[in-house]
Amino acid sequence: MNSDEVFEAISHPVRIAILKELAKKPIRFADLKRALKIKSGGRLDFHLKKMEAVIMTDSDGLYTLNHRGFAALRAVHVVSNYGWQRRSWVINVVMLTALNIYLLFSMPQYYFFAAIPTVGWIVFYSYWTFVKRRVRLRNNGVDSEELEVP
Amino acid sequence: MNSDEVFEAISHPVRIAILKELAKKPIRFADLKRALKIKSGGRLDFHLKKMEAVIMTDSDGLYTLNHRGFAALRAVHVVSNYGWQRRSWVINVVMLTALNIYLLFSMPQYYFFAAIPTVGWIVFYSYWTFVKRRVRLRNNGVDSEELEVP
DNA sequence: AACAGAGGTCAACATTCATTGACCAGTTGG
DNA sequence: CCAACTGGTCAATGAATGTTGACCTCTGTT
Repeated sequence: MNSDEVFEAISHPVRIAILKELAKKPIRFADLKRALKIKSGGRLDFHLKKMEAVIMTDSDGLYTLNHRGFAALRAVHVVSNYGWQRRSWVINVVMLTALNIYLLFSMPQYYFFAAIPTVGWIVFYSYWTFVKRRVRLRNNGVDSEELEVP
Repeated sequence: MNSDEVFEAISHPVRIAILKELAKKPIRFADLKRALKIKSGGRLDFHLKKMEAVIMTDSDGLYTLNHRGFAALRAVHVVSNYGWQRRSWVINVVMLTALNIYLLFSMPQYYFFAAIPTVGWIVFYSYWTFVKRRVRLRNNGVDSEELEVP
């Protein structure tokens, strides 16, 4: 997919608002204008023209997103929910640890089955973090929250 | 996460290139300049300044991405691979159909186990497509490839 | 007929963006 | 010491972007 025209659609606050509005349901020009509290018709027209690559008009003449529009929306979503991806990674680690401890103490003879994914995960993650991304452990105390998840 | 400053980082080809370069490894100003074949130092400076929210300098003074930077990179990735997400949806449908047919003919007594996820999936998808997104089946012949996947 | 929307278009202008090229302090090698 | 390089900063300029407000046609209502 040609990315430039998709990013065009998400590189202005008004256009992101339009994207979110169109994602709810197909909508008319004047209703969109009201929903976004835009006074000038020309202004809405300007932004809709910039978004030509990501919107279309349906059989009733209503504005709606095309597949590039949904890609753009997904990109917005990915960015604004990035914090949750980090949290889910933490949950992953906690669950894996819990599984290890539980198996180790309740049925050590089957611990084997937990060890394989655990070791694999640690090896993969270490590779990703320290080799591929070259994250350093000492970080001068600055930006210590930046140690990041794949 | 405040999305505006992240989208700022992906709304220009040079900045996307910088993002991809920094994702490989931390890098110095002059090396980045060479890697992107940028002649003017001022030009690189301008774009790096625009990306202040998504980059940081590590303990060796090298430029590297912070967590917003990785979110931005993920957004780029999501957009350029959106076509594959659609394809994987098609693969999903094909596999589900194959599973249904296989179970129905080889061991009909267990078909039950395939029917539950299949029906659930169809109901959910229909709801998503026709109710939430209000996709119309007849589409005036225009944009017929736009019938889209969640 | 007159008015109120809907659904825009367009010119003009202010602001921001992108690029160039000059400049400069600090470091390294010969 | 001189040259070349690193790692930038800054002013000037032209191109692109964003906004306003006037204007237009068409449809429905009173």
